Amino acid sequence: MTGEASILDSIKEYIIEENLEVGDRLPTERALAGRLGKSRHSVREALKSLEALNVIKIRQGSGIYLNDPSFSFIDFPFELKLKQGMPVEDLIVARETVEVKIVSLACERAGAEDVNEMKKFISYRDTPAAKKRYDGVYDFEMERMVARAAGNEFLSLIQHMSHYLWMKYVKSHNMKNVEDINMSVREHKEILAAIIDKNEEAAVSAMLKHLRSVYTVINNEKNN
Amino acid sequence: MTGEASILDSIKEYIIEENLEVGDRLPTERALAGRLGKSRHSVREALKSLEALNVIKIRQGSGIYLNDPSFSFIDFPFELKLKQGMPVEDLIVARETVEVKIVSLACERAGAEDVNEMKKFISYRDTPAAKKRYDGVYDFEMERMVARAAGNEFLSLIQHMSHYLWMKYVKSHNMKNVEDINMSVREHKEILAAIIDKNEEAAVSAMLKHLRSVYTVINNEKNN
DNA sequence: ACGAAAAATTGGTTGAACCAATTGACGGCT
DNA sequence: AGCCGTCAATTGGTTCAACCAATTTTTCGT
Repeated sequence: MTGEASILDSIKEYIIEENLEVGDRLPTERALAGRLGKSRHSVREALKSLEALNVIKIRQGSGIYLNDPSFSFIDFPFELKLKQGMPVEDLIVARETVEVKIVSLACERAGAEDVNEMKKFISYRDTPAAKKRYDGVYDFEMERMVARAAGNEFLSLIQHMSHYLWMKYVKSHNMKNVEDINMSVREHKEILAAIIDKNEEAAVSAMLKHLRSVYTVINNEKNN
Repeated sequence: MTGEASILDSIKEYIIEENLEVGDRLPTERALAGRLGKSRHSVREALKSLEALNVIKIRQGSGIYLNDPSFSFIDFPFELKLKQGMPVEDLIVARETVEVKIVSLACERAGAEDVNEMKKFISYRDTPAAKKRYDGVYDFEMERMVARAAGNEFLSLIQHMSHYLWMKYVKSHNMKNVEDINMSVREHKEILAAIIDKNEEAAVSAMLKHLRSVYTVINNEKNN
């Protein structure tokens, strides 16, 4: 504004003004430094800030590129928030709310591709090989597929956040995943079947059942 | 792990391991540099990353302090995402989902204090003075109160995020808030009444009505 | 005991130099 | 002509030393 914008703001402005697309290259550090009349070092600090927000990807020897921003950077801030005393129950309730909405959108919108992808995935999960290394990751993958089928990026983002934090929580409390793998597969099949039938009610109830069976991890711990 | 953790990870680890509380001070840049065996400059880059995520606040002459993280940092990444074509509808749907759950929890849990606070707020809004400076901020304040009554911190955070992004969207499209102020007050009264009655169904429908009347901002734009 | 001045602390910025990964150009070989 | 390896140029990564600027702490005079 007054000609006194910070380096960070100037770079942000540059990205917007130049209408940079994902994958486009930004000027080099040295070029930016020259253009802004600041030292290379100060420019680097601003770039690091943007990198922390997944806005850019800095590649040694190559250059600085505009990212397709994912929102995984919220993980650490949320982790701290959780540590500051946010009750897990809050997280669980929120997660249920979001997953229910997602699965219900998936019933409306899931296309043939989405369904095939999930079918393939579940078949794979049913093999002995897949069952050997079960650790909750599969549940996440399935949830991601459902979210993709639902086609809402913002809900996907919230799903990502809440799942990530749930995993963090489980890990930080040294809980073991006591869930029965076969049950998990069965539940996934139920969910998929409901989506194929476009039966929203069944899908929601299958999803809730699944989530709650995952949460038995907590209950088992608390009763010990 | 292999003793090769990045500086950023080391600092994150430090924050977690030392159980730092909001407001606590981190070691100085020079101290961190010494401890990690890295240059001060490299440490600063990592610190700038954490500052970009609102995890810490760096104050010249004073030191580095742990923040109570707000999530305003998603502002810019989200702006880019919108620019890339993320549909606003996604945001609206997610927001509705969250607000509905919140208002329904509020019906279950709202205490006398919560109700009084909202009553007072709505009375104030009904005065000519308050009506003069209406710009959507009041809607946000009311939503925050409902969320507080609902008592779910995670949903509150998501609410905050989604509302913030909505405002961002409205602003970036130079939309004017065409909503009728008196209607907004009336709708708030409806929501509060339903909460007092612990009538979940009425509360949900009042909330949806309110949100949708806010969204007329978009529709008006689109029809022009 | 108070308050102003001085000193020490701590982040902010710069410049130069050199390292490391990547990319691109050149030239020889087939 | 086309392929491939080598070497040079480009570009980010890191360090050091020095100094500036804001804040905090100490000192000292009243």
